[in-house]
Amino acid sequence: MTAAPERRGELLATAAEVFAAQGYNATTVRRIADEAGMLAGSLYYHFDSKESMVDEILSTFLNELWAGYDEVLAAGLGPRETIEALVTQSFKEIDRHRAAVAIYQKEARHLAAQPRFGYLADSQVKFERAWLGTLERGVAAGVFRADLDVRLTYRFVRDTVWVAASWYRPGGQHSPEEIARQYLSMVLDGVAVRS
Amino acid sequence: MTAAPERRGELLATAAEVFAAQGYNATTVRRIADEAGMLAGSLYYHFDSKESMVDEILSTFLNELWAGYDEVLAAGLGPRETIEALVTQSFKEIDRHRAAVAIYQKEARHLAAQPRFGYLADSQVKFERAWLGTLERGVAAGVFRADLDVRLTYRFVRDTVWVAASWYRPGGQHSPEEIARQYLSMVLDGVAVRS
Amino acid sequence: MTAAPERRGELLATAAEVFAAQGYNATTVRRIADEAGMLAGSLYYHFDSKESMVDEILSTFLNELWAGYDEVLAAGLGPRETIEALVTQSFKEIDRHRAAVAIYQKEARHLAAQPRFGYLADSQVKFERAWLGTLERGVAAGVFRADLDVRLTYRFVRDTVWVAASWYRPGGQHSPEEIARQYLSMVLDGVAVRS
Amino acid sequence: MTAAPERRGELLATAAEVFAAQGYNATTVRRIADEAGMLAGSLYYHFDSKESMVDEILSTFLNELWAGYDEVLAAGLGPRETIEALVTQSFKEIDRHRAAVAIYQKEARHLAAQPRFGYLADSQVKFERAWLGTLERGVAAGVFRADLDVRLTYRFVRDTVWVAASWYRPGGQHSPEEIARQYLSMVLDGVAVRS
DNA sequence: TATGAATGAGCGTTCATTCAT
DNA sequence: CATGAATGAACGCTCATTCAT
Repeated sequence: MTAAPERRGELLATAAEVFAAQGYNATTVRRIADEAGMLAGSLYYHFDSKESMVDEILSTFLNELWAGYDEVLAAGLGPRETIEALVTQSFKEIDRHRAAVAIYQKEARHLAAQPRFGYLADSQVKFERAWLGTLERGVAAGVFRADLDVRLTYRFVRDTVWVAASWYRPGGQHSPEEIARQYLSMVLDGVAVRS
Repeated sequence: MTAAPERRGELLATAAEVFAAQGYNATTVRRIADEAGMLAGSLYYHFDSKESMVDEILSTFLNELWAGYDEVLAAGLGPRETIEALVTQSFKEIDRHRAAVAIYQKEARHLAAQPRFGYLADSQVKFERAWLGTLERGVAAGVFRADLDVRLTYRFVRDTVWVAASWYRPGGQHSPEEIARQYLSMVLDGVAVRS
Repeated sequence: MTAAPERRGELLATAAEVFAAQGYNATTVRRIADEAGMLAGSLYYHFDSKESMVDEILSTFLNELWAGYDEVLAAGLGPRETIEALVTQSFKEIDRHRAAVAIYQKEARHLAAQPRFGYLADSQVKFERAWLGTLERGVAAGVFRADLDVRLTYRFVRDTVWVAASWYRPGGQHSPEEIARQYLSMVLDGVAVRS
Repeated sequence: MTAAPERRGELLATAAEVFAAQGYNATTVRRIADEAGMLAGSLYYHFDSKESMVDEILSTFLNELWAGYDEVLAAGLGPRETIEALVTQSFKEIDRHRAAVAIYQKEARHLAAQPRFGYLADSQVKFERAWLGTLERGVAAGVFRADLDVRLTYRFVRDTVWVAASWYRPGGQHSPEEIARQYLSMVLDGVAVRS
């Protein structure tokens, strides 16, 4: 009875790896089945469709991401500390859901066009609100530079973090925390030596 | 009569827009033809295959990119000035070849696996050599921070610039030069106010 | 004014070579045009269609073949001499219309299904009448063996001669007359040494 | 369960009939599927490609053919008896693999150009060695005529037998053995009455 | 006469999906 | 739970043919 959910999870993990490696469109359901040691048709006992697989992969990831984010946002930290906590949290998510993050990066835009994936757009909005809001709070508080276009800054910080999923490999040289530390140092203080 | 090369160019521009918007695999040749006001089969009068279309789009872009980069690299500038010039040049390329850059970002990795696209991998190597080399030169010269993992810095700067292609729209609020200026300011000096 | 018919003939000769070498279906009109040093569309100034090209090739060949055959059949020869003359005449046609004969061998059966190529079936009937009739005349006259199924003999002689087109190359070791002589000797007297 | 191999065999038999009737190139995979009572795409559950269908048809036929031939050649018969046995064996193969033989006749030449069908050329070489060798042995032994070009004789005998596949219908008036007997009689002793 | 560009039908093939077993 | 066999829509591509220039 408890075997079923586990199997589901295994299959989704397998699917996520393949989607991340080859792209959603380029991944055939046969390939996923191969990787899982079954025939293509058999996957349909577990899932309604290929689409419902990505759906479950992405929504599971986003739920966990927001659980972490919401905790950070509710902690009542200052702007700089909030940004630091969000970035650190993000790298932890990349570490734990690398495949899902990679899929999200590559496919979110065109999946979001379908009603079923409306939550992707919702998430994007919440995301912007959280980050942009924090940055604006920081500018107002005088801890972030006021001479920069804040939307540009937002995109800069956002992209800077998430693209890392495209090259990050768990178990690599640096821990997620160490990567977060260095990224934050670069983003906040710059790579140039201060004169 | 120079009509033929022009038509080719128009068709490639059309194809590039669709590839960038939908992804290479998800783009049907019928869709490109629709957009160009012809039938799918007619495209094959101008091009050998769908693949040869991306090929021409990407190689044209890379040729122009490297023409600009090589000029910068040959100018004998200091490390910081070189980085500034490369970033500025990059945003100019994003402005002029937005679609090609977006395609490059999304598809390069898996296209590079085919021999025909070997130049993508070559370009990547040259790219790393130019940027990483400049950063290392800067660290040695004391103008870039020595306390950061230089490979991490390289990825940071590289991604930071090129992901911009995913949201950049020509004719938007900021000129490429202005975006480059602000990006450089963030990357070099950080977004935090100096204490 | 007299240039046109000549050009037509050249083009048909070219087409016949390609048809013979690659098969009618497998031959593209572009390939014929290439071989003729023009573009595919230009052929349609000279011919209505690809089909009309084979049509002209085959009907020209059959007209010439029957001119020769009719002469032989009208000469009032005995059955053995008639067979000898027909075989010799056939090898001369193979020599002069090798490509057309090869096309005829490979394509006649399925082309004959179309009304336009009705003459192929007609020719087949005439052909059978001439050869089978001569053989039967020979059996009755006691010059051909009576212990063989005459239809089998007919097919044997007919095929034996015409398949030669599949390997015959003009200008080879043996002249058509010499080949005819040896073939006749085999067909009439057998390859075994008489005990 | 041996259902799968059987289905494969049925489908190949169907495909062979259509290939033989219309030619390989002119046969559409949809037509084969129609004949088999399924949709075109369904064939690809059983076979990789249209090409792999002919491949399997031809190689199966050639394997069986050579099994029979090799047995004959290993029997240590005299030249005349060898020829008789080979011809008889050939007509049996035509009886059992009529479609495959017809396909072989029409398509072997141009298929052999592809590496995948290299075995066609190999078979041709073996074939020539077997037949030509036997004929030469017979000439040397004084049982076959020495006044004929032996390569011409080879082609004569070879074509004489195999073209029969183009008109032979299993279950017709004559059994394969009877046809073989009469063909041998003609080839060896000629159709003319001995003076 | 020939070209350049296009049409439109059809082809071999792929693939998500279904379903009886 | 999984398989084996099939469906059907769509895809990339080919090719005979047309036609304005």
